[in-house]
Amino acid sequence: MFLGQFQHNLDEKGRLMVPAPFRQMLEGGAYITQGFDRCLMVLTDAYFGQVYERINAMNLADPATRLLRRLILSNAYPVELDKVGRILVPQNLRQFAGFDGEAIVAGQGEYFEIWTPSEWNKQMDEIQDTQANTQRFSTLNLSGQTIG
Amino acid sequence: MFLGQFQHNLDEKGRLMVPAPFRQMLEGGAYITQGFDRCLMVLTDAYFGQVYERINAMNLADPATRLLRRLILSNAYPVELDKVGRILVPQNLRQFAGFDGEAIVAGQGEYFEIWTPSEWNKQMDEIQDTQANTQRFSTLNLSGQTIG
DNA sequence: TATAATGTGGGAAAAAGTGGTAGAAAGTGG
DNA sequence: CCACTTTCTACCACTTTTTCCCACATTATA
Repeated sequence: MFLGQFQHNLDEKGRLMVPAPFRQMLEGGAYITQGFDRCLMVLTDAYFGQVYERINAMNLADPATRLLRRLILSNAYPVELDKVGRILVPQNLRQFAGFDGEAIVAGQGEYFEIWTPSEWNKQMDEIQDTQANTQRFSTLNLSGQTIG
Repeated sequence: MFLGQFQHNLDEKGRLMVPAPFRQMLEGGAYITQGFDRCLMVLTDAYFGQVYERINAMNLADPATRLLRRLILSNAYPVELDKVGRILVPQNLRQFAGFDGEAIVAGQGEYFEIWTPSEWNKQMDEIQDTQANTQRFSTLNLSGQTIG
């Protein structure tokens, strides 16, 4: 499971350190693609396969389906870890997300995301609104009845 | 069950003593994450697993779902007890809660919380206001019917 | 007071992270 | 089609950080 957030440099060759706890999960192969919102998304081979199947099962006659296909599939690239645990982020995707040095790597369970610090901070600002969080958490319904 | 409150030091390496009575419950694995309000939260593996399943069942196409995922998953880290019963609190979370030495560990039943003394005292002050409590708790309905 | 359990700190070894260099591949022009 | 240039990729050596382990101090208990 990909959990936690990490700050790493994306060097001028486009190489990004994968956080040490994430590496083992990428050993069976992985894909990088454009995420929702202004970030990149790295998926394990297995999870990418599931996403792919699901996309393929959707109705091509629906314009939203075609958009989703273009978003995910035509921006996807296979990636591999080098000997010290880095992946090479295609130039394409670097430009899209606007990287210049620093990057935030954020675990999302079945996949992880890569953000520029400024975009990530925007997300965090929204997230740290404790008032709003009370509502957000209530949708999870973490009550004793249903969970404990 | 996690019960009671304890005061411990968070040393400069970010290590926190887990109160002796809590340790056995963490042996099957545990996760630390950002809590409600300005504190940290430590959950057993089993409890975290339930939260995780619930998050995964939600629709990723919904922007609110993605925010919630980022809030919970990218602030969660697996933790393990070292040989003398400490856990390592990630720097991230230390900063969020603003620790510098002292910390209050407070049992909350299925999980426990970690507070800075000043934030904890604020909570305690609110709680000691018996006048206000009369109103606050009146909506909670602690009757034999619903709980016992 | 003695003994066991708990709590604190520091040091050494291992792992993680960084940057640079050389070799290979791809691209370009003659 | 060949030679040259440029870009890309893999490898290697070094620095920094983290993790693990051990020894000592303190508190609680009998």
